[in-house]
Amino acid sequence: MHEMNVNWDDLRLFAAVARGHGLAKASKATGKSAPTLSRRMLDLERATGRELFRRLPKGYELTADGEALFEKVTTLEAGLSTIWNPPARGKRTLVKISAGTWMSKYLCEKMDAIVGSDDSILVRLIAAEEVLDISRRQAIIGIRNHRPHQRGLAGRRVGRVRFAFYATDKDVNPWARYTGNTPSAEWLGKHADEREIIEVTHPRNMLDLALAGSARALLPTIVGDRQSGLMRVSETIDELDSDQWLVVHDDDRFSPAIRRTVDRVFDVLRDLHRNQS
Amino acid sequence: MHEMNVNWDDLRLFAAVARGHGLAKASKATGKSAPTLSRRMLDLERATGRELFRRLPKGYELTADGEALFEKVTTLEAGLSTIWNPPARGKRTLVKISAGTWMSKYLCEKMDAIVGSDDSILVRLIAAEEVLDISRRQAIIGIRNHRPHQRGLAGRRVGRVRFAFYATDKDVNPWARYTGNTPSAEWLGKHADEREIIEVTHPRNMLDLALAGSARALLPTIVGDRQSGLMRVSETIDELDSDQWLVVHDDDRFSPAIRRTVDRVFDVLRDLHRNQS
DNA sequence: GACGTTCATTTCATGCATGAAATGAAACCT
DNA sequence: AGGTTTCATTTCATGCATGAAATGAACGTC
Repeated sequence: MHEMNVNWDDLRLFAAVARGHGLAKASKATGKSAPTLSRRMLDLERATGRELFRRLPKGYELTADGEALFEKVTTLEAGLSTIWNPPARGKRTLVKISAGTWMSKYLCEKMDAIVGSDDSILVRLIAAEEVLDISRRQAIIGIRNHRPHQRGLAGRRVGRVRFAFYATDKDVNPWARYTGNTPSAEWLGKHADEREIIEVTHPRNMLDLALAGSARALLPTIVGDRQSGLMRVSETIDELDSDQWLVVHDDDRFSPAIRRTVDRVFDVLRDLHRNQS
Repeated sequence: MHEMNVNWDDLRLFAAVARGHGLAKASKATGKSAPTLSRRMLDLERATGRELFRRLPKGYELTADGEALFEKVTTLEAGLSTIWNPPARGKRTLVKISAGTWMSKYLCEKMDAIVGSDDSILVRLIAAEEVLDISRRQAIIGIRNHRPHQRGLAGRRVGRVRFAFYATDKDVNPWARYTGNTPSAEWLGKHADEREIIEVTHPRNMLDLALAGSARALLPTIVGDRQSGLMRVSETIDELDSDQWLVVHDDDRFSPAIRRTVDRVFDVLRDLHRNQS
């Protein structure tokens, strides 16, 4: 798919057509005429190179490709509906910390050490696999897997992150497969072959499956080695090795509250790596 | 925000303008002329009723509203990039199970009872707070908080879900606040007042904070009462009471593999409610 | 201060996307 | 079989969105 060529508004109309099982209902819902919708759906199919609908006498029926797209688009719609719900702010300095699933979990465990009795900050922990843009202030503090290159950003290297499989026992064979966009998820997709797998859409559910003894989970060693109940059941996977960096915006280093928080976050992350050779 | 009036393609262009800090770079990136982008951004501001940019001599700078929108749009972008990565399917019947965070966690714990030695199915566990559309095949099996009304769907009531606060101790006072769209998240937003809070963008991180003794978490009682290390520290909140239903599409009941899986999922959910009065 | 560069906004000509109207297909009813 | 209804697609006229060109503003250099 060539994302640059896709008119996103065609996606909005696509959802309406899919939902209405044809052009007639979608025309009412969107205020666009049936001919326009017909053409826009053809445009979208052309741009994506996929057949999204079967045209039937009584209306439109989604193809498998169409269904896959519909799933994503409705997720996008749901995301859009939360745009204008900014949480209450109060007088504290909002410190947005962005980290992936595993670091978010760890930071929650150490939140007392980060916040403690500091009532000048309000922590918002943004757990996401996608990298948030610190220069655009999506996050104040970011935990990244590589050195920051962007001007205006400052980084402190925390340590190295390795991945291995973990399970309750060596004999557990199914793989818990996270179907996201991370390097480890892609590695899983490439190496799963005909292996028995259970798919999950959130990384945490891999750990849930591993702890339940149902599957092996591919985890960072700094996570898996600390998890009681699990053992390493593979060598580390070299191609997944990466660094861990704490990244902040240069401008934010002048705020005492943020500087304090950065130092505390760095300390708790260093502790995590200290117990790894 | 009037979602029906917003041209989604303006959102795509908005992200390019924000990323390029102005029209010039965005023009190169999108292939649209600077005048067009200028007008489209004005259109978007009109449609949303928000000022998204400050126009400066050297370019565009995001306002706070603009930043909030940018955060969401880049998330949408990331979601779009995964559209055409369908996971490998093999020969098994793909059984997509959709559940919220807490039920997903529980289902992972009981995955052996659901999958067992059944090698005719491939389970994909879709953990999402948004309700997926079974009639459009986003999910095969859904766990919902109300009876299904849509034609073609069949529901089995599992039990009742109540919410209460949980913590390691009665004296833990900060609230872990999930900033999503669920009824319980909205309740938290309405009642937080000037209370000390730590914000998280994923429900699981509320539990992480509670277990770490850093905050109180608002959890379903079927989750909190089973969690070692936590105790109830409030009465149940009546306005958050809801039902739990297992929902499937009528057509899918003819598939033996799916029927088996439905029965197993129902059984493990019943077990969960059996230990609640 | 004059000039050049880079940016955004406005004006103007025109191609393109749109909807009204016409057409075609399928299903249903009598 | 003929007529009606409901759907999608095609044709045609035209309004609107677009980009080229012009204009304005700010900044930097000499």
